[in-house]
Amino acid sequence: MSNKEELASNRKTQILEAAAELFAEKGYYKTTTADVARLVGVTQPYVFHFFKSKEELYLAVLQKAKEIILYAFSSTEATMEDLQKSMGNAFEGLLKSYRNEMLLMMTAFSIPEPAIRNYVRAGFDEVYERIRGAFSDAGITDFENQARKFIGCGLLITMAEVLQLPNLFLKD
Amino acid sequence: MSNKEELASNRKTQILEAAAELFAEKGYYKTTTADVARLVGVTQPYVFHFFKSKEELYLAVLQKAKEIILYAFSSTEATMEDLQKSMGNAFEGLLKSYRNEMLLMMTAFSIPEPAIRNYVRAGFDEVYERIRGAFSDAGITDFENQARKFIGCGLLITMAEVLQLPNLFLKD
DNA sequence: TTTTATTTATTTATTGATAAATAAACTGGA
DNA sequence: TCCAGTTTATTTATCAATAAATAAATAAAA
Repeated sequence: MSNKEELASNRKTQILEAAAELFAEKGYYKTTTADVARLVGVTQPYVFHFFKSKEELYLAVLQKAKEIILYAFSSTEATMEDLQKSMGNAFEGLLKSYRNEMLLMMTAFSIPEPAIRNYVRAGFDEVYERIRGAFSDAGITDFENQARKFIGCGLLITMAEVLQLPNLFLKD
Repeated sequence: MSNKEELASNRKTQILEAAAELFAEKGYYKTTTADVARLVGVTQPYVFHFFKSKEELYLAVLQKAKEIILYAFSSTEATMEDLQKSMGNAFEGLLKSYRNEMLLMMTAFSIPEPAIRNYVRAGFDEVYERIRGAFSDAGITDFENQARKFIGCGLLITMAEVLQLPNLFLKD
Protein backbone atom coordinates (compact mmCIF):
# COMPACT_ATOMS: atom_id res chain seq x y z
CA MET A 1 0.00 0.00 0.00
CA SER A 2 1.50 3.31 -1.10
CA ASN A 3 1.93 6.39 1.03
CA LYS A 4 -0.90 8.21 -0.70
CA GLU A 5 -3.27 5.29 -0.44
CA GLU A 6 -2.52 4.91 3.20
CA LEU A 7 -3.35 8.54 3.78
CA ALA A 8 -6.46 8.21 1.70
CA SER A 9 -7.80 5.23 3.57
CA ASN A 10 -7.09 7.15 6.76
CA ARG A 11 -9.01 10.20 5.71
CA LYS A 12 -12.21 9.02 7.25
CA THR A 13 -10.42 8.27 10.50
CA GLN A 14 -8.63 11.60 10.42
CA ILE A 15 -11.92 13.38 9.90
CA LEU A 16 -13.50 11.47 12.76
CA GLU A 17 -10.63 12.36 15.06
CA ALA A 18 -10.58 16.01 14.09
CA ALA A 19 -14.34 16.17 14.51
CA ALA A 20 -14.14 14.55 17.95
CA GLU A 21 -11.57 17.12 19.02
CA LEU A 22 -13.57 20.07 17.75
CA PHE A 23 -17.02 18.89 18.83
CA ALA A 24 -15.65 18.24 22.31
CA GLU A 25 -14.05 21.67 22.45
CA LYS A 26 -16.56 23.91 20.73
CA GLY A 27 -19.75 21.91 20.73
CA TYR A 28 -21.96 20.74 17.90
CA TYR A 29 -23.25 24.07 16.64
CA LYS A 30 -20.07 26.11 16.84
CA THR A 31 -18.07 23.49 15.00
CA THR A 32 -18.40 23.86 11.25
CA THR A 33 -17.63 21.24 8.68
CA ALA A 34 -15.09 23.74 7.36
CA ASP A 35 -13.36 23.71 10.77
CA VAL A 36 -13.12 19.93 10.64
CA ALA A 37 -11.82 19.96 7.09
CA ARG A 38 -9.24 22.65 7.89
CA LEU A 39 -7.89 20.67 10.84
CA VAL A 40 -7.43 17.60 8.65
CA GLY A 41 -6.06 19.63 5.76
CA VAL A 42 -8.74 18.91 3.18
CA THR A 43 -11.52 20.96 1.65
CA GLN A 44 -14.91 21.37 3.27
CA PRO A 45 -17.04 19.53 0.70
CA TYR A 46 -14.77 16.52 0.93
CA VAL A 47 -16.09 15.81 4.40
CA PHE A 48 -19.41 14.99 2.75
CA HIS A 49 -17.75 12.31 0.71
CA PHE A 50 -17.48 10.27 3.91
CA PHE A 51 -20.46 11.49 5.90
CA LYS A 52 -23.66 12.46 4.21
CA SER A 53 -24.41 15.21 6.73
CA LYS A 54 -22.89 17.05 9.66
CA GLU A 55 -25.34 15.26 11.91
CA GLU A 56 -24.19 11.88 10.66
CA LEU A 57 -20.61 12.88 11.31
CA TYR A 58 -21.51 13.86 14.84
CA LEU A 59 -23.33 10.60 15.42
CA ALA A 60 -20.33 8.66 14.16
CA VAL A 61 -18.08 10.57 16.53
CA LEU A 62 -20.46 9.92 19.40
CA GLN A 63 -20.66 6.23 18.60
CA LYS A 64 -16.91 5.88 18.75
CA ALA A 65 -16.81 7.84 22.00
CA LYS A 66 -19.43 5.58 23.49
CA GLU A 67 -17.52 2.47 22.45
CA ILE A 68 -14.35 3.79 24.02
CA ILE A 69 -16.17 4.60 27.23
CA LEU A 70 -17.86 1.22 27.34
CA TYR A 71 -14.49 -0.41 26.80
CA ALA A 72 -12.96 1.65 29.59
CA PHE A 73 -15.56 0.21 31.94
CA SER A 74 -15.05 -3.37 30.85
CA SER A 75 -11.43 -3.20 31.98
CA THR A 76 -12.45 -2.15 35.43
CA GLU A 77 -9.19 -2.59 37.32
CA ALA A 78 -7.82 0.95 37.24
CA THR A 79 -11.18 2.62 37.80
CA MET A 80 -12.10 0.38 40.69
CA GLU A 81 -8.76 0.94 42.37
CA ASP A 82 -9.38 4.66 42.32
CA LEU A 83 -12.93 4.08 43.47
CA GLN A 84 -11.63 2.77 46.77
CA LYS A 85 -10.30 6.27 47.27
CA SER A 86 -13.09 8.34 45.72
CA MET A 87 -15.41 8.65 42.75
CA GLY A 88 -14.02 12.08 41.97
CA ASN A 89 -10.55 10.64 41.50
CA ALA A 90 -11.85 7.77 39.45
CA PHE A 91 -13.70 10.03 37.10
CA GLU A 92 -10.84 12.48 36.84
CA GLY A 93 -8.67 9.60 35.76
CA LEU A 94 -11.13 8.74 33.02
CA LEU A 95 -11.39 12.37 32.01
CA LYS A 96 -7.64 12.56 31.68
CA SER A 97 -7.38 9.37 29.62
CA TYR A 98 -10.44 9.92 27.42
CA ARG A 99 -10.93 13.64 27.51
CA ASN A 100 -12.69 14.15 24.18
CA GLU A 101 -14.92 11.14 24.62
CA MET A 102 -16.02 12.12 28.10
CA LEU A 103 -16.65 15.74 27.21
CA LEU A 104 -18.60 14.62 24.15
CA MET A 105 -20.74 12.18 26.06
CA MET A 106 -21.42 14.49 28.99
CA THR A 107 -22.41 17.50 26.92
CA ALA A 108 -24.33 15.69 24.18
CA PHE A 109 -27.57 15.58 26.16
CA SER A 110 -28.16 19.26 25.60
CA ILE A 111 -28.25 19.02 21.81
CA PRO A 112 -31.90 19.14 20.74
CA GLU A 113 -31.66 17.53 17.29
CA PRO A 114 -34.08 14.59 17.50
CA ALA A 115 -31.77 11.99 15.97
CA ILE A 116 -28.95 12.98 18.29
CA ARG A 117 -31.22 13.04 21.30
CA ASN A 118 -32.41 9.52 20.57
CA TYR A 119 -28.89 8.28 20.15
CA VAL A 120 -27.72 9.93 23.36
CA ARG A 121 -30.65 8.51 25.28
CA ALA A 122 -29.89 4.98 24.15
CA GLY A 123 -26.17 5.50 24.65
CA PHE A 124 -26.56 6.67 28.21
CA ASP A 125 -28.75 3.74 29.00
CA GLU A 126 -26.03 1.46 27.73
CA VAL A 127 -23.25 3.23 29.61
CA TYR A 128 -25.27 3.24 32.79
CA GLU A 129 -25.90 -0.48 32.46
CA ARG A 130 -22.22 -1.10 31.98
CA ILE A 131 -21.18 0.97 34.97
CA ARG A 132 -23.82 -0.71 37.08
CA GLY A 133 -22.53 -4.08 35.92
CA ALA A 134 -18.92 -3.15 36.63
CA PHE A 135 -19.82 -1.95 40.12
CA SER A 136 -21.84 -5.03 40.75
CA ASP A 137 -19.03 -7.31 39.55
CA ALA A 138 -16.59 -5.44 41.75
CA GLY A 139 -18.75 -6.36 44.70
CA ILE A 140 -19.79 -2.82 45.47
CA THR A 141 -22.81 -2.74 47.70
CA ASP A 142 -25.70 -0.50 46.68
CA PHE A 143 -24.27 -0.59 43.14
CA GLU A 144 -27.37 0.95 41.53
CA ASN A 145 -27.23 4.15 43.53
CA GLN A 146 -23.47 4.18 43.31
CA ALA A 147 -23.64 3.99 39.52
CA ARG A 148 -26.03 6.93 39.42
CA LYS A 149 -23.86 8.81 41.85
CA PHE A 150 -20.88 8.14 39.64
CA ILE A 151 -22.57 9.62 36.59
CA GLY A 152 -23.72 12.62 38.60
CA CYS A 153 -20.19 13.07 39.82
CA GLY A 154 -18.97 12.80 36.24
CA LEU A 155 -21.40 15.45 35.10
CA LEU A 156 -20.26 17.77 37.87
CA ILE A 157 -16.58 17.30 37.10
CA THR A 158 -17.23 17.73 33.40
CA MET A 159 -19.03 20.98 34.05
CA ALA A 160 -16.24 22.20 36.31
CA GLU A 161 -13.76 21.29 33.59
CA VAL A 162 -15.72 23.02 30.84
CA LEU A 163 -16.25 26.14 32.92
CA GLN A 164 -12.77 25.97 34.37
CA LEU A 165 -13.95 26.04 37.96
CA PRO A 166 -11.04 24.19 39.52
CA ASN A 167 -11.08 25.40 43.11
CA LEU A 168 -14.72 24.83 43.94
CA PHE A 169 -15.48 21.43 42.60
CA LEU A 170 -12.76 19.09 43.73
CA LYS A 171 -12.87 15.75 45.51
CA ASP A 172 -15.78 13.41 46.21
CA MET B 1 -52.48 53.38 32.67
CA SER B 2 -54.33 52.26 29.53
CA ASN B 3 -54.60 48.74 28.28
CA LYS B 4 -52.18 49.34 25.44
CA GLU B 5 -49.62 50.97 27.67
CA GLU B 6 -49.76 48.08 30.02
CA LEU B 7 -49.15 45.67 27.20
CA ALA B 8 -46.40 47.83 25.85
CA SER B 9 -44.55 48.04 29.13
CA ASN B 10 -44.96 44.27 29.39
CA ARG B 11 -43.43 43.56 26.02
CA LYS B 12 -39.94 43.25 27.39
CA THR B 13 -41.20 40.93 30.11
CA GLN B 14 -43.22 38.90 27.65
CA ILE B 15 -40.19 38.54 25.43
CA LEU B 16 -38.06 37.47 28.37
CA GLU B 17 -40.61 34.86 29.38
CA ALA B 18 -41.06 33.49 25.89
CA ALA B 19 -37.30 33.35 25.47
CA ALA B 20 -36.88 31.51 28.78
CA GLU B 21 -39.43 28.94 27.70
CA LEU B 22 -37.87 28.40 24.29
CA PHE B 23 -34.23 28.49 25.36
CA ALA B 24 -35.01 25.96 28.08
CA GLU B 25 -36.81 23.72 25.63
CA LYS B 26 -34.76 23.98 22.46
CA GLY B 27 -31.48 25.43 23.63
CA TYR B 28 -29.63 28.55 22.61
CA TYR B 29 -28.79 27.71 19.01
CA LYS B 30 -32.05 26.11 17.94
CA THR B 31 -34.10 28.97 19.30
CA THR B 32 -34.32 31.79 16.79
CA THR B 33 -35.29 35.35 17.54
CA ALA B 34 -38.17 34.75 15.14
CA ASP B 35 -39.38 31.89 17.38
CA VAL B 36 -39.36 34.18 20.39
CA ALA B 37 -41.17 36.94 18.52
CA ARG B 38 -43.78 34.51 17.20
CA LEU B 39 -44.55 33.19 20.67
CA VAL B 40 -45.08 36.71 21.95
CA GLY B 41 -46.99 37.76 18.87
CA VAL B 42 -44.70 40.48 17.58
CA THR B 43 -42.33 40.71 14.64
CA GLN B 44 -38.78 39.42 14.74
CA PRO B 45 -36.92 42.75 14.46
CA TYR B 46 -38.90 44.15 17.36
CA VAL B 47 -37.03 41.87 19.71
CA PHE B 48 -33.94 43.93 18.94
CA HIS B 49 -35.66 47.03 20.19
CA PHE B 50 -35.34 45.61 23.70
CA PHE B 51 -32.19 43.51 23.43
CA LYS B 52 -29.34 44.54 21.23
CA SER B 53 -28.45 40.97 20.33
CA LYS B 54 -29.66 37.41 20.74
CA GLU B 55 -26.78 36.82 23.10
CA GLU B 56 -27.83 39.74 25.28
CA LEU B 57 -31.35 38.35 25.38
CA TYR B 58 -30.02 35.00 26.48
CA LEU B 59 -27.89 36.59 29.17
CA ALA B 60 -30.90 38.51 30.46
CA VAL B 61 -32.91 35.29 30.60
CA LEU B 62 -30.09 33.55 32.42
CA GLN B 63 -29.72 36.37 34.90
CA LYS B 64 -33.36 36.16 35.84
CA ALA B 65 -33.13 32.38 36.12
CA LYS B 66 -30.14 32.72 38.40
CA GLU B 67 -31.94 35.22 40.60
CA ILE B 68 -34.94 32.94 40.92
CA ILE B 69 -32.71 30.01 41.82
CA LEU B 70 -30.77 32.05 44.36
CA TYR B 71 -34.03 33.18 45.88
CA ALA B 72 -35.30 29.61 46.04
CA PHE B 73 -32.28 28.76 48.16
CA SER B 74 -32.67 31.70 50.50
CA SER B 75 -36.08 30.43 51.55
CA THR B 76 -34.62 27.13 52.57
CA GLU B 77 -37.50 25.58 54.48
CA ALA B 78 -39.12 23.48 51.77
CA THR B 79 -35.86 22.32 50.24
CA MET B 80 -34.36 21.37 53.57
CA GLU B 81 -37.42 19.40 54.58
CA ASP B 82 -37.12 17.33 51.43
CA LEU B 83 -33.40 17.02 52.02
CA GLN B 84 -34.06 15.00 55.16
CA LYS B 85 -35.59 12.46 52.84
CA SER B 86 -33.23 12.68 49.86
CA MET B 87 -31.43 15.05 47.56
CA GLY B 88 -33.19 13.57 44.57
CA ASN B 89 -36.57 14.52 45.98
CA ALA B 90 -35.38 17.98 46.93
CA PHE B 91 -34.08 18.68 43.48
CA GLU B 92 -37.11 17.24 41.78
CA GLY B 93 -39.22 19.64 43.82
CA LEU B 94 -37.13 22.53 42.57
CA LEU B 95 -37.30 21.24 39.02
CA LYS B 96 -41.06 21.11 39.23
CA SER B 97 -41.37 24.63 40.66
CA TYR B 98 -38.73 26.30 38.51
CA ARG B 99 -38.52 24.10 35.48
CA ASN B 100 -37.33 26.60 32.90
CA GLU B 101 -34.85 28.19 35.25
CA MET B 102 -33.32 24.90 36.28
CA LEU B 103 -33.09 23.55 32.76
CA LEU B 104 -31.55 26.82 31.61
CA MET B 105 -28.95 26.86 34.36
CA MET B 106 -28.03 23.21 34.07
CA THR B 107 -27.59 23.18 30.31
CA ALA B 108 -25.97 26.61 29.93
CA PHE B 109 -22.48 25.33 30.67
CA SER B 110 -22.25 23.67 27.28
CA ILE B 111 -22.72 26.88 25.30
CA PRO B 112 -19.30 27.94 24.05
CA GLU B 113 -19.93 31.66 23.43
CA PRO B 114 -17.27 33.38 25.54
CA ALA B 115 -19.58 35.97 27.11
CA ILE B 116 -22.10 33.31 28.05
CA ARG B 117 -19.42 31.02 29.40
CA ASN B 118 -18.08 33.75 31.64
CA TYR B 119 -21.52 34.56 32.93
CA VAL B 120 -22.32 30.92 33.60
CA ARG B 121 -19.03 30.42 35.40
CA ALA B 122 -19.67 33.34 37.72
CA GLY B 123 -23.32 32.35 38.15
CA PHE B 124 -22.49 28.81 39.17
CA ASP B 125 -19.98 30.08 41.66
CA GLU B 126 -22.69 32.22 43.19
CA VAL B 127 -25.28 29.44 43.25
CA TYR B 128 -22.80 27.04 44.76
CA GLU B 129 -21.96 29.53 47.50
CA ARG B 130 -25.62 30.00 48.25
CA ILE B 131 -26.34 26.29 48.45
CA ARG B 132 -23.30 25.80 50.63
CA GLY B 133 -24.49 28.60 52.89
CA ALA B 134 -28.00 27.20 53.08
CA PHE B 135 -26.68 23.74 53.95
CA SER B 136 -24.35 25.21 56.51
CA ASP B 137 -27.14 27.29 58.08
CA ALA B 138 -29.36 24.24 58.19
CA GLY B 139 -26.70 22.56 60.29
CA ILE B 140 -25.84 19.95 57.71
CA THR B 141 -22.53 18.32 58.47
CA ASP B 142 -20.00 18.07 55.66
CA PHE B 143 -21.94 20.85 53.90
CA GLU B 144 -19.24 21.51 51.29
CA ASN B 145 -19.31 18.00 49.88
CA GLN B 146 -23.06 17.86 50.28
CA ALA B 147 -23.46 21.05 48.24
CA ARG B 148 -21.33 19.60 45.47
CA LYS B 149 -23.24 16.35 45.66
CA PHE B 150 -26.47 18.29 45.39
CA ILE B 151 -25.37 20.03 42.19
CA GLY B 152 -24.15 16.73 40.76
CA CYS B 153 -27.49 15.20 41.62
CA GLY B 154 -29.21 18.16 39.95
CA LEU B 155 -27.19 17.70 36.80
CA LEU B 156 -28.09 14.02 36.70
CA ILE B 157 -31.78 14.65 37.18
CA THR B 158 -31.75 17.42 34.62
CA MET B 159 -30.12 15.13 32.11
CA ALA B 160 -32.63 12.38 32.83
CA GLU B 161 -35.41 14.92 32.39
CA VAL B 162 -34.03 16.27 29.12
CA LEU B 163 -33.43 12.80 27.71
CA GLN B 164 -36.63 11.46 29.22
CA LEU B 165 -34.93 8.63 31.01
CA PRO B 166 -37.41 8.18 33.85
CA ASN B 167 -36.91 4.59 34.86
CA LEU B 168 -33.16 4.55 35.26
CA PHE B 169 -32.34 7.67 37.15
CA LEU B 170 -34.67 7.90 40.09
CA LYS B 171 -34.05 8.40 43.79
CA ASP B 172 -30.89 9.37 45.66
C1' DT C 1 -63.00 70.85 20.97
C1' DT C 2 -60.85 70.17 17.09
C1' DT C 3 -56.38 70.46 15.04
C1' DT C 4 -51.45 69.97 15.09
C1' DA C 5 -47.25 68.33 16.81
C1' DT C 6 -44.59 64.86 19.15
C1' DT C 7 -43.48 60.74 21.05
C1' DT C 8 -44.01 55.74 21.53
C1' DA C 9 -44.94 51.23 19.73
C1' DT C 10 -44.46 48.36 16.06
C1' DT C 11 -44.06 46.69 11.17
C1' DT C 12 -42.17 46.01 6.40
C1' DA C 13 -38.50 45.53 3.70
C1' DT C 14 -33.83 44.53 3.27
C1' DT C 15 -29.01 43.33 4.03
C1' DG C 16 -25.10 40.63 4.98
C1' DA C 17 -23.08 36.70 6.71
C1' DT C 18 -22.51 32.08 7.49
C1' DA C 19 -22.65 27.42 6.69
C1' DA C 20 -24.36 23.05 4.91
C1' DA C 21 -24.78 20.60 0.93
C1' DT C 22 -24.48 19.39 -4.30
C1' DA C 23 -22.41 18.91 -8.74
C1' DA C 24 -19.06 18.97 -11.75
C1' DA C 25 -14.28 19.11 -12.88
C1' DC C 26 -9.47 17.97 -12.16
C1' DT C 27 -5.13 15.18 -11.14
C1' DG C 28 -1.70 11.82 -10.67
C1' DG C 29 -0.58 7.16 -10.56
C1' DA C 30 -1.65 1.95 -12.00
C1' DT D 1 -7.03 5.34 -20.21
C1' DC D 2 -9.31 4.99 -16.14
C1' DC D 3 -10.31 5.60 -11.51
C1' DA D 4 -9.89 6.84 -6.67
C1' DG D 5 -9.11 10.83 -4.25
C1' DT D 6 -9.76 15.39 -4.14
C1' DT D 7 -10.77 20.26 -5.43
C1' DT D 8 -13.32 24.34 -7.40
C1' DA D 9 -17.35 26.49 -8.13
C1' DT D 10 -21.96 27.08 -6.89
C1' DT D 11 -26.46 26.74 -4.67
C1' DT D 12 -29.72 27.15 -1.12
C1' DA D 13 -31.30 28.16 3.30
C1' DT D 14 -31.32 30.23 7.45
C1' DC D 15 -30.77 33.96 10.61
C1' DA D 16 -29.32 37.83 13.05
C1' DA D 17 -29.36 42.51 12.56
C1' DT D 18 -30.30 47.30 10.45
C1' DA D 19 -32.97 50.95 8.49
C1' DA D 20 -36.77 53.12 7.19
C1' DA D 21 -41.65 53.57 7.27
C1' DT D 22 -46.20 53.43 9.51
C1' DA D 23 -49.63 53.59 12.96
C1' DA D 24 -51.36 54.58 17.33
C1' DA D 25 -51.44 57.32 21.52
C1' DT D 26 -50.63 61.51 24.10
C1' DA D 27 -49.92 66.18 24.67
C1' DA D 28 -50.05 70.93 23.27
C1' DA D 29 -51.97 74.63 20.86
C1' DA D 30 -55.47 77.10 18.51
